[in-house]
Amino acid sequence: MNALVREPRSQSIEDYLKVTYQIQEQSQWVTTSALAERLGHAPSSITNMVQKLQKLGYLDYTPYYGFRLTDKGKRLALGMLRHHRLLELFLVKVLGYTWDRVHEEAERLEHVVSGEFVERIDRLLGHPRLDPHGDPIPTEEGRLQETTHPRLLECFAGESVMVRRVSDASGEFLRYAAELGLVPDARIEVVECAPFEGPIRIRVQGKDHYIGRDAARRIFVERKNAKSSKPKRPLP
Amino acid sequence: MNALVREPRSQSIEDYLKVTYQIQEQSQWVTTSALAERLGHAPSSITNMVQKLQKLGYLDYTPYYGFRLTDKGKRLALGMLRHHRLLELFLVKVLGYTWDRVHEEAERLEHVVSGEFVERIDRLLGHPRLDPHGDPIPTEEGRLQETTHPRLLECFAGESVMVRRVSDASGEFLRYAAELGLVPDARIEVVECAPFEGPIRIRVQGKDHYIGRDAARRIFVERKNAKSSKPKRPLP
DNA sequence: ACAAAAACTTAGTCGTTCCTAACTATAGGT
DNA sequence: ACCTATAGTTAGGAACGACTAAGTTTTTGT
Ligand SMILES: [Mn+2]
Ligand SMILES: [Mn+2]
Ligand SMILES: [Mn+2]
Ligand SMILES: [Mn+2]
Repeated sequence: MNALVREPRSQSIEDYLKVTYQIQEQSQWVTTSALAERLGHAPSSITNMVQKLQKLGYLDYTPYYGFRLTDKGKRLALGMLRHHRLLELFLVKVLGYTWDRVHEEAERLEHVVSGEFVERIDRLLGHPRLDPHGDPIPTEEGRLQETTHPRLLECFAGESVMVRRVSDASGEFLRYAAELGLVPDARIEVVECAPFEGPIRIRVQGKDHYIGRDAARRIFVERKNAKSSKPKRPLP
Repeated sequence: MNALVREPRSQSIEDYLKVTYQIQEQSQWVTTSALAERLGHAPSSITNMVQKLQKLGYLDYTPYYGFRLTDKGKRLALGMLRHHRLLELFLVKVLGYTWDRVHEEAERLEHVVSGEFVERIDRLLGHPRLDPHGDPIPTEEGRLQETTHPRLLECFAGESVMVRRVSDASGEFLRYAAELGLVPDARIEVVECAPFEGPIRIRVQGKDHYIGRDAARRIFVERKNAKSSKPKRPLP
């Protein structure tokens, strides 16, 4: 009996598991269409691959319902996130990339760099905890510092907050955010929030900007010691 | 008529063209079996792919005879060599790899790094001309400084030579060579050559070693008539 | 010169990963 | 409750790049 069946681990499999992990961080069950959307594939392709990944023990799958990673699947997904985020930081800090250009490069590199490569850039970077967008980097053992910062959208007028994370889903948005100085560790004052789903007025480095709600949804912040204790209009 | 047919350029295609280039540097016509040997594939796989590459205009092929790269094929092959060799040097100089471990990593990375990545490491490394094994790095425009150094095997007793290039085909050999100090820019005195295909006695950094003919075939040297000043190279 | 060996090509197949089209199950609205 | 819109699955197929087995061409040895 040959128990040593070769375990395939293609680039496709790695991306499926990585993105599944990212989706299930928010919604308990991952759906076919959610993964199809994020990977840019037809839903039927997802069904096929998910069935294969279940056979390989990477996830638990209930037809017509959804799926979730097993521990084995999570371990692999966290490995990919570690590769991806360390690579992004490496590209910024060592090669001088801007933070809006690193995602595509890391998306390809993450699948081919060896463990040795990753550990070497980890050491070179001084064992960093966050990537250029403020996303936490899993440890080599697969531990991830969970972050649950509120969105800038959820803040009240008068609050003084600090940028902790910026969604890296769109390079265009990252360029816009950088222009406004909305980068991790930047201090923001929420000056006012227009009613009726209106824009938000913020002050960054002494300059005022009006940003839309979509933008404010992509910025995650940490509340500082509030200097105004009078919450005004909450933003739902 | 849509003349803008997408030009496929898979990892496989890139490796076929790169290795074809390396083979045709020495033998005018590249044969199916030579490429099969180097790529570790069955000969029939080579025939298939070569026919495809001819249709794509990357090489000229005469059945049962052999093939050669077209200018288009050469351009692509030189690009891959540039990627590969710059990556190898980068791994040694920036990430601290030893010169016997870089080939496998570069073999995978060469296909996924962007042009921007390559130009950034090129700048970081100061536009180097040689990789860690002494192989020349093609320029961005695809120009390659041809090197035709004689092999150590071809030297006579009494000659004083300088190592210029060490075959990177085997990691094991590279470890052995480094142990003996046989790295680019090392000075060697050929003390004696045993007759009847015997070993060669060399002196490196004051120490004598007997090396076999297979080893001496893998070392390329420059004959030193006088003291010439060449750019220095770091030890891997 | 000719038969055997070696080199090469052709034919047919397989695994991987994607697709479209057709089918099926679940969820909402009335 | 039922009927339909939506989400999900199955079926069938294409492109790619490898393989083995079988056939063809070229080279080699006597
Ligand atoms: Mn990826
Ligand atoms: Mn990121
Ligand atoms: Mn390669
Ligand atoms: Mn090399």
